[in-house]
Amino acid sequence: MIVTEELGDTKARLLRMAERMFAEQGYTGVSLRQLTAAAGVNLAAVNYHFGSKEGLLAAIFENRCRPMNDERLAGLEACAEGPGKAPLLEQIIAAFIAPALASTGESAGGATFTRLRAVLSVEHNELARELIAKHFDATSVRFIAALGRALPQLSRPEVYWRFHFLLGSLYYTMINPGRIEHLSDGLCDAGDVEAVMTQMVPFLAAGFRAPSREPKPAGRSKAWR
Amino acid sequence: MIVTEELGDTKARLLRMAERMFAEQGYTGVSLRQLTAAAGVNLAAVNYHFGSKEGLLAAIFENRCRPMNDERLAGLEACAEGPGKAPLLEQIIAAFIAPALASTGESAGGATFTRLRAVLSVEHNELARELIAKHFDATSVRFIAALGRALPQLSRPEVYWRFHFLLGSLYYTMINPGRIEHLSDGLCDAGDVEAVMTQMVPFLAAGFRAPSREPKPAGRSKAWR
DNA sequence: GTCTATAGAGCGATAGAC
DNA sequence: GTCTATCGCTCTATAGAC
Repeated sequence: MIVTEELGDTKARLLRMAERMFAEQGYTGVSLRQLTAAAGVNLAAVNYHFGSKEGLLAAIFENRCRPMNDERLAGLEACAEGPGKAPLLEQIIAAFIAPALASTGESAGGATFTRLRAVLSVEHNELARELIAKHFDATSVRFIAALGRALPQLSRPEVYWRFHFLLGSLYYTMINPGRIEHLSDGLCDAGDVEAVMTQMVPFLAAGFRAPSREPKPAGRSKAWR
Repeated sequence: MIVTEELGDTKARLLRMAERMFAEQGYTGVSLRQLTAAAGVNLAAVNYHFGSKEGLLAAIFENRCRPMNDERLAGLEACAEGPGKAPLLEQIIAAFIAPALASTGESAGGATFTRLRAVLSVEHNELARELIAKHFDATSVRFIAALGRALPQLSRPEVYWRFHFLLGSLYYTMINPGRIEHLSDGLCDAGDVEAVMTQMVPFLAAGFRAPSREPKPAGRSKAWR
């Protein structure tokens, strides 16, 4: 068997290890010395292959974003009402969060990459902010539009706010899985993807369906793109 | 007028400026050189007054936690059903998040301190994890118990999970107020405390009221403490 | 491509003058 | 209590041997 893309070479080892360590300890929290030691490569390899520490971060995004966006959008396309299917809103929410939680299957490593984005969203890092806007704005806009069409009684700000709360629930689960385990005395495990989906989708769907406090005047609302 | 507690002395200036800068840029993201320069005090003052950078962080928690916990628990005590009042669940949620969002009034600075805790929950920082557990476990347990009593149809894990999603929505709003402003093209402002409360409380209350997927067998559930 | 060695800067902490 | 000066350490990035 011929391995066309060697997984064990220096560049791939650095990408994999950097994603994992940055996700767990933050971008500034991991030094190139720690990273290269853990990956078993020389300290100078990062600068040789990626130009700089920031170049390494950008390369992680270049590799990860397209698969995750493709899977999310494919899931969105597949949403349809039908007998025996979950309600449309639940399908849209699941299409957005399932690839972000995946640890096995087609988008394995989605959970690690989501944790990385969550951690970066906290760090005062201009590059990270730019990378997230560049790679995720378009997909988020499409999901927000789909949510707005599924819930036509909501005003625009209400749809944005509820999507924002969805992001918060998702990101906090990835960032701080230890807190719920500690508070629940081990009863809840944020690392259990199936449990997270089972708990999160109905909660968020019910939140999205909360009555609008700001009913839109009939015929005056613009259509969602 | 006699000012009994001088607000402009070195120690108070450091506490105030450190809380603000740590909340915005993280604990590891702010050096003592940046901090002391911004506060207009000498570099050696942190070690003189607080022993170390970690001592400064602990002092911030010692000052802030009691007022915030007191206000949250007072709000919880005041929760009661009655004509013309919001439903009990909405009151409990509001009692928990209002002090955490406050920027004026009795618990002014609550928003900054909440952002600090949110940022610390991301950083790989053992001291921060200990401080949060030490100062917040008891209050969180009491709110979780109140939520469990208000929603007796939910299983224990469901209550923990929904409280966890509440924390996520709250923390993400404090950590990344820029993302919703960017996505909504300025329509939503996460710095507007009243708007955040108006949007967050009904969303979370509806989420908490989502049907249980795991109905508790009658007579077998233990009472919430 | 991979290595060693190091430059150049910033870090927390502290000794010691005043 | 406040200051300057500095120690010992770690960081990213790079020059140059192999």
